[in-house]
Amino acid sequence: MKYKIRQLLKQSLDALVEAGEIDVGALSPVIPVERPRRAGQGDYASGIALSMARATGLKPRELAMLIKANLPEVSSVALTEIAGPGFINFFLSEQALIDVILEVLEQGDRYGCDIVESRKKILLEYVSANPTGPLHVGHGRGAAFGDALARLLKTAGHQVDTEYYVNDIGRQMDILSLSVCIRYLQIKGIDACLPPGAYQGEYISDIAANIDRQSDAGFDCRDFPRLEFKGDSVDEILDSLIRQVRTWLGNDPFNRLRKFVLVQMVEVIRADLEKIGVVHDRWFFESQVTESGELDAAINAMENFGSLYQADGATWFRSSKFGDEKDRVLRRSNGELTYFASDVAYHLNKLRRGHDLAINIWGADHHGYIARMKAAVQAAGEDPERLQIYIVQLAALWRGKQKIPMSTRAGEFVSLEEMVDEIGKDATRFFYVLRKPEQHLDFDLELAKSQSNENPVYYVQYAHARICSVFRQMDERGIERSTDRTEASLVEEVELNLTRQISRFPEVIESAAQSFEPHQIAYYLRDLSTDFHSFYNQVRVLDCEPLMRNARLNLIAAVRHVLVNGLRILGVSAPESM
RNA sequence: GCGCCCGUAGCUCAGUUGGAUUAGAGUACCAGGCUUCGAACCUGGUUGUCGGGGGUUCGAGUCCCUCCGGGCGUGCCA
Repeated sequence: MKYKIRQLLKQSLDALVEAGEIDVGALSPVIPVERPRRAGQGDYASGIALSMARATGLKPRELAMLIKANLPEVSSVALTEIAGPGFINFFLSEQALIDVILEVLEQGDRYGCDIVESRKKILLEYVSANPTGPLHVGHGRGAAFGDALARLLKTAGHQVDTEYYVNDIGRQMDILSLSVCIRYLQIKGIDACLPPGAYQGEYISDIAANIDRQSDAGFDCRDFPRLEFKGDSVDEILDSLIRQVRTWLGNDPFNRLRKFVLVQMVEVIRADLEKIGVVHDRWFFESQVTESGELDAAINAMENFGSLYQADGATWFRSSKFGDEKDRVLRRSNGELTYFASDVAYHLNKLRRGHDLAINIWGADHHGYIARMKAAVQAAGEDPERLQIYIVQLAALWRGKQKIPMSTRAGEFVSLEEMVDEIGKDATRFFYVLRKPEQHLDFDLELAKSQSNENPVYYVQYAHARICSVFRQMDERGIERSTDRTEASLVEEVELNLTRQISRFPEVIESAAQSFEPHQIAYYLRDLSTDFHSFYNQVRVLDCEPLMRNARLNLIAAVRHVLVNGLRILGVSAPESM
């Protein structure tokens, strides 16, 4: 409908150009059409006359009158008017509103879907937390946002593949394995203790306990030597301990242990995500790019483009040439590659899989990486515009007035699993997605728990359950609903408001998908529910004369479709009763 | 110090990409509404120097500058 209004305006403008009333050069490239904020200002409004007034040399209201006079007449528009400084307001006819309901009923689950003009192939990477512990509530935000965005973009008509990138090699994995190893020794009755800086969470012991039962990673530790804490710093002690364990076990057994720990950890994370309904299409491991030679190839590519240089025994990437604030190390002076190096290879891999766009959702603690990553893909010969990186702000955790530190190593975090168990999947997801991603989130656990009953999600779900209940009553009373009778029976203001709200849905999806803002859907669903509850309290659906009853049944059937379609985008269920 | 994000009602947050003499929701508080389709709901009422100050123009919560306050980042860490 919005598109249709725009067409009408375009036709009018073309006619004016034809008649020599306005100059071609004065035409605005886009014709603004929006939903007015206030009632009484029509269903749609355009400020085109205001934005073109200067270029035409006419006063806004005069231009608006010219445009209005040249608008083609169509049955769906009952009235146009000029208001305020020069807005052109459009009032839809009642029949046009009734048609919206029939359109929703006809399209059902597809209403609001496939509305983009150009369909894109998108690769969306999100969460990608290091596999060193269960997900905490901070990760949950990225998960809920990323998943909702994926569903939103798919709904809008894009093709979306989702991916989780796992850093499965490197020092953190060694420290993790060491931690598990020490817990394993303790289980076996060997005297050993965790050094500072090791992972201390309970899940470490759980994994250690699984070693004998589920793997070939176990080992005979009767003669295991006493581990010595050698070194002056936390890091030196850790490195020394890792060497001791690796030496005593041998390389292969140590790698088996590491592999086992990784698999277990990934499984923990996968289960955490599944608990809130998040399932990635693909898990991509860092080791894939190192083993396939892509890492070397990526470095060679950057070398060939002349973007690398040697200094202080290390290999540097001249990222400052590409807009980064300083150069970055790819290979350290001790010969080891940095994580950044394999990240580059991974992103090149993504960009070469045939997607139009690769989107990353990163936590705010990574925002300093954006410039260097885009610089790197450019230095390797790819278009940096095809890599879009979005930042989701971190969640700060509070318990009442007290801030909770979130450290994975210390094991003090509040796990995502714990929260979902406490307040449920639907409330968790709605809570997260009710905030725009760049907004800081102060997450009060006490409040979240107490809110589980006043969370806005129940307001929306309740609307759905109520509608389902009416249809159950309808069946019990043996009433039939027909979509054939299209007589205009909806005259009450609450009915028309509700219908207008339904008609907005495709526009909301378009807008939300265009700006990557799933929260728009959440707010829309709340508004729709408000209009529904208001309607429901004011008129009777079943207890009224048959023609009107049928029209109202069709109306709420349409509302139900929209609620289901919208909640589906957010990954929230639409219960028939609650 | 520098870079990015944020500052809107007591609290938690929207604000249609610069629009409509009156800036909106929820929550909290007050007063009402179920013998009838689900009261997890509805109907009223109260709440603001949009952090402060300047600027841009027909028009600013929205854009620019500056200051104040909060968060994050700023490693040959991951």
